[in-house]
Amino acid sequence: MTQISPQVLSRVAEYFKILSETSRLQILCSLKSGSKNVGEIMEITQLGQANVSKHLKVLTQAGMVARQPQGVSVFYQIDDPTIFELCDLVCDRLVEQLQTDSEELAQLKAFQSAN
Amino acid sequence: MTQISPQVLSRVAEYFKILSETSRLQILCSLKSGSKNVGEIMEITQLGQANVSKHLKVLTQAGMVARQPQGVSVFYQIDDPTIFELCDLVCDRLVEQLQTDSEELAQLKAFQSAN
DNA sequence: TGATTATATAGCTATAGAGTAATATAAATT
DNA sequence: AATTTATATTACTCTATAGCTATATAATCA
Repeated sequence: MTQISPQVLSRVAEYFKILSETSRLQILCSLKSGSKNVGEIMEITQLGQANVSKHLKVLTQAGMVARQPQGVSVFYQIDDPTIFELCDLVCDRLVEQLQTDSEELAQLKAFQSAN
Repeated sequence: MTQISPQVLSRVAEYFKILSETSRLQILCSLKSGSKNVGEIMEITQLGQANVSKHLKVLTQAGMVARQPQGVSVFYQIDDPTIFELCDLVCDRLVEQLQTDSEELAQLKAFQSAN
């Protein structure tokens, strides 16, 4: 296999970076059940207006959500099905790690009781 | 579906954050073909020694790579098979986006020639 | 047109973390 | 023990960005 250039890797890194903020994941999750306007997103996520707006811009520019103005308000919806596949994989991994941790904990507790 | 708490989402965000740096992706890619010591990783990635060491610590603490001292040197290897699945999914998505972009470009060029 | 409502943007502060040089640690060798 | 080699850590600078307040824009309605 040939070496992958840092330029290409930085594209991948950029994509991950967008998903690396809790607030943005909150926004994406709030849109999982369907299109919402900014006010609705604010209410669900409890984030400030300017903050939500900024995050939505980032998500839109990354092609993760789509923007549709509708009268005075603007609706956003998921436009990248990959996102939740990625989250699912990560969750599986985190579950796996926590299971390993809890087994270690059980062993430690057994050791503790043995004395 | 019940709302996912920010605490849980921040775990997922943390995981993505680790993959959101080009240098760390370079290091992970350098280990794809098998276990390597720090010097080898430095040579492949062209990153500074302290920098590589710091990133390896982050990757180890996240359970993405495993550390095995061997004499004077320390070997590292991939310890999280999820990583490359995630990268593959992201790459697929990026390819998709670039294809869409290039189609738009073609249309723009056609429009340009038409005048 | 003027007022109202919804969203976006600008300017700011505070924080996190990437990279680097210098130093510390730890194993191996003489 | 002293030296060498490989890795880790510390202390620092610099940059990026999350969140906030205030302001701007844009659509609707009186």
